[in-house]
Amino acid sequence: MAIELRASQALNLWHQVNVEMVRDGDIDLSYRQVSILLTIYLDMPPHTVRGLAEHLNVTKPVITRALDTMGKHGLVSRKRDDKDRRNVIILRTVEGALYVEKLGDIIREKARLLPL
Amino acid sequence: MAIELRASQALNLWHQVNVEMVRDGDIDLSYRQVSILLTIYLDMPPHTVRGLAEHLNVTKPVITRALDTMGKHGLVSRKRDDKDRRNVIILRTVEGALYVEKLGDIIREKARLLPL
DNA sequence: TTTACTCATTACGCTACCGTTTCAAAATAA
DNA sequence: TTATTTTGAAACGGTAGCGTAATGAGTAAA
Repeated sequence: MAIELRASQALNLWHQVNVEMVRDGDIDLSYRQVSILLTIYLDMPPHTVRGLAEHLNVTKPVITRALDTMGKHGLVSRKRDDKDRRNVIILRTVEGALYVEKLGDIIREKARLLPL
Repeated sequence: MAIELRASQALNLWHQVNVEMVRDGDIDLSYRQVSILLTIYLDMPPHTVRGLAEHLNVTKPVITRALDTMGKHGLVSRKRDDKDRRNVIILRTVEGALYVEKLGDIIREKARLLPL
């Protein structure tokens, strides 16, 4: 059976995860950056700048900048595509995987503690 | 019974709502701003700058700036406290309530469509 | 081989946010 | 009254994001 949330549950879940990320956030990512990060970690590779830009309906410089920032934090890395050296392949990292896993844990925990 | 999400469900939910907010987001709010907005709309009033700053573990100028930005978009408004005119009471608006309601709808919809 | 196209990135000017410090107004204490 | 505390906002310099436009490298087409 599908997961049915009441409006108050949905908003409380969103709220509490947001607050947790703000309160304890060592890294301060934006919605755009998190969207890009999760696309990289949840969707099938390979990922390119162009592909991510299209998927999120943003321009390519937005992707480049987000990859710069997240790369600085070790959450993703980049590598030229050897088949077509115009392309850049975005790669997952151990650190990024841990970050995503931790985010998942927070969401699950907050969902578990939601009032009925 | 509590709402139990698998890790993949939690992350997919978060991802899809994020992407939806990025793709169709007329207004581009940060995690901090959304946290503040939802605190205002979900927690019991009255809300003050000081109270919000403590709740989110940020400094007061962060709150002031976020209220400026969200106020410009009509999502919140401010009013001096007549009982203690040092305080500013943050007020909800119709537009803000609609925004929050729409966010709740997106979350519920994405949760409903989650694979089992 | 020259031309056109497609990548990602950089450059540019601008806006928004950051943390810290300073401030003015208001309330409270002495 | 005067001094102290508390409140929210403004000032400051710095960083990072934005959209648009240009750039350079690589590929494909003529």
